[in-house]
Amino acid sequence: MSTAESTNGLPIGEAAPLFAALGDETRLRLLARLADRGPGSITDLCSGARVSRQSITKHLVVLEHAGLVRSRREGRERVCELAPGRLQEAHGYLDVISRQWDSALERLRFFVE
Amino acid sequence: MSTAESTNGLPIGEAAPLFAALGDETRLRLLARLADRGPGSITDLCSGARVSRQSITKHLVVLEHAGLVRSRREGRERVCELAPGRLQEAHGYLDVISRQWDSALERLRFFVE
DNA sequence: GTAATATGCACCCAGGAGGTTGCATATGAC
DNA sequence: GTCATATGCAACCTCCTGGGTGCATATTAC
Repeated sequence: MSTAESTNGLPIGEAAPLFAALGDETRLRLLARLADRGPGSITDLCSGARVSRQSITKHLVVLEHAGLVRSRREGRERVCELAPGRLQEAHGYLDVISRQWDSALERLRFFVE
Repeated sequence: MSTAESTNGLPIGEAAPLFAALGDETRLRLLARLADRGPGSITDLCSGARVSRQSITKHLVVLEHAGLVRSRREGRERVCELAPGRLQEAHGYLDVISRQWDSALERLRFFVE
């Protein structure tokens, strides 16, 4: 009953860019920092980073575009925070694949017996 | 007690390439197919794909290098199958970040009160 | 032995990603 | 008003990635 094309509300064409956004060390660091210490301005997020502020800004844009982060302007600074809903979707996507794999194994076992 | 640097056994420098491997539509299709219909040869996996066999081969190499797929030679063909352990690790990684986010929210709420 | 099948290998190409720098602009501090 | 701070924008560079082609090689089928 499961096609390889769509999985619980998260089409393959949408899941790929989501994982791609997670597939960069600098961005994972940003997410970990946001998750660990809560919201912060761009300058906050730059402290300790090995790359320039512009680079961080671009990564934040990628994360925001992927729905993993949202930001708002506060005075002269932009405050970013984690948007965990999208993480749950990625989470669920991996679940579906694992489950398909399990049932495929089961079918295989059935054939063998 | 959680640093932003490492999360339960999956260092950030290892998680990034793992997600990067998941961040491509063609590769997600391959994984979905392997999960859904079980192991298959490269030619099997090429049927229905929009890209050349060489392209599929390269994607399989990426997946195998990321630990998501393993393959063995069988006669003149190479049979690939899903290696679900790695999926679980990615799964767990997202879990950790979500959990950190939750506790960060809780700390924040504590400060406000 | 010969032909067909299934891969592997080596290049080539275009486009996008990640980084940097320099300069413009908006806001808060004094 | 003036200055320092926090970003936004744009141009540029380099490298990696995804895709393609042509040809060599190994196996199985006849």
